[in-house]
Amino acid sequence: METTTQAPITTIAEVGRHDGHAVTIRGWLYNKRESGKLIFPIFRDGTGVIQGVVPKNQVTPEVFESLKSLTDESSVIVTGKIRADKRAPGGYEMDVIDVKVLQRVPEDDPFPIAKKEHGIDFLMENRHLWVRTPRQTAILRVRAEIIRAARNFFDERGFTLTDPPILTPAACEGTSTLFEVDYFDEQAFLTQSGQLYIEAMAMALGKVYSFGPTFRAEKSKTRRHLTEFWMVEPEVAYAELDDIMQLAEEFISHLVQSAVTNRKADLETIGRDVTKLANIKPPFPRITYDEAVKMLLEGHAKGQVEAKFEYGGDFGSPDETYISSQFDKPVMVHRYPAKVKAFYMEPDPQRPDLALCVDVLAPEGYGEIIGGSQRIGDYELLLKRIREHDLPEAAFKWYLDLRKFGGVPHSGFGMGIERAVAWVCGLEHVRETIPFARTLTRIYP
RNA sequence: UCCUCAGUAGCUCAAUGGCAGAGCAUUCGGCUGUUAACCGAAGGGUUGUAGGUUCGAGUCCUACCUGAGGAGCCA
Repeated sequence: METTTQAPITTIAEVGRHDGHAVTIRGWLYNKRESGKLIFPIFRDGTGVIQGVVPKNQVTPEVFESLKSLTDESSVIVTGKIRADKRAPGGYEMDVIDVKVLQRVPEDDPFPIAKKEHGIDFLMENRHLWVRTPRQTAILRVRAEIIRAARNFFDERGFTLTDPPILTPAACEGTSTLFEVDYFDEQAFLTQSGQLYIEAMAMALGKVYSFGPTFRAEKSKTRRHLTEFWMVEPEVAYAELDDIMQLAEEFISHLVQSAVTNRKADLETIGRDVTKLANIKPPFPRITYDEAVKMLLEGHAKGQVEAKFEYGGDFGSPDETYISSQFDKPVMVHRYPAKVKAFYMEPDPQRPDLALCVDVLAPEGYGEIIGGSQRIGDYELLLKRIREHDLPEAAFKWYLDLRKFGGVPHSGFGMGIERAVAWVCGLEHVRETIPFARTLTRIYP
């Protein structure tokens, strides 16, 4: 037992530094295989998994018996000698010396997540336990890496992080459905975008970005929608459309390459074809709305697009999938008809019926991951648009002020973290990219 | 809101209108290199709910509930 107290505490990710020496790992029993007088317990600790080796004639009877009857996901503090072994998945095994069981999962109420397949409803109902599995922890580490890379990207380029409010008095865009909350007997809403507020911040600090949760009470039931999701939104004073298009392609490339470089093992655990991601570098293809419509009509003629696209409308989900399938990088579609886009977008001086906006469509059918635009700089035009859209003028007084006190051209975009992570990981659904997904039919656990 | 599909053991799924089953998980037994281990055995069921058709319904019909996928809308 003296070796137990002397062995240094480490993590499974770092056992390679202790090859040939005893260490202590604090974690859980992931799985176990028995072969008579030989037990192979597999431990996990959040940094990885390691297989233990427990021959009956090389440990005390107490250690052998406690591991022989141990149930999955029981918490354990285990001490053993680390040994490189080609037969082990992580390259190392642990010859177990001692084990202390902190809490033993009872047999009559075993850990519900089995090693075999489950239906999605069962998994979501048990999301608090599902997150312990190797694939889910890998996805959550990729999410963390993408968030880290996003913040680094802007921090290193002189952007200031500014946090817009989550409780807002009115709709930012007026279109989507908002979650309403009672605010001391006044009506308030959960924000659907921090954009209008960070425009004010850009006028104060020049280059800013926000990163935070946003909420949409849309009745969307698709693989791309959550009611609560996280957005990164940069906003740049004096930037025009071309400037933020360049920013967007550099930004996305940075996120993807950071994930490929720093979370390669996790992407392999998830089963992602990393070679498709290695190619994601600037420049991205850029096409106008008009060119995209032409592609859709040609696709329809070839029988590859079901519905014939009517010029002037916004793209539907199948349309976006078809357009993006024509490229192996994200494609930037710019200059949509102004009438299908938000009220605050600057008209194209060459063709005022078009908005100076851009949607970035991810490859492989992941849809729009970025939406951005140049914002209207002129007070009178913005006021006209607010009236055309029947928006409450009083609620936008502060927003109009930004054009009254030193208005400048400025641009920005928003990127949904979950869609970006789903694309980078190659997932079927965004619900796996966030610890506890909020969807139309689920707010538990 | 609309369209399509599904609901049977803790989980994943079978079952021609005719005795409700298998694999995994759990328990017991066996096995000194297992890789979602394997071999043998046991326990485990108000077939989503309510009606209806029928000699007989998990199966057919109606309504409802729950979930999934999609549309619209969006990131």
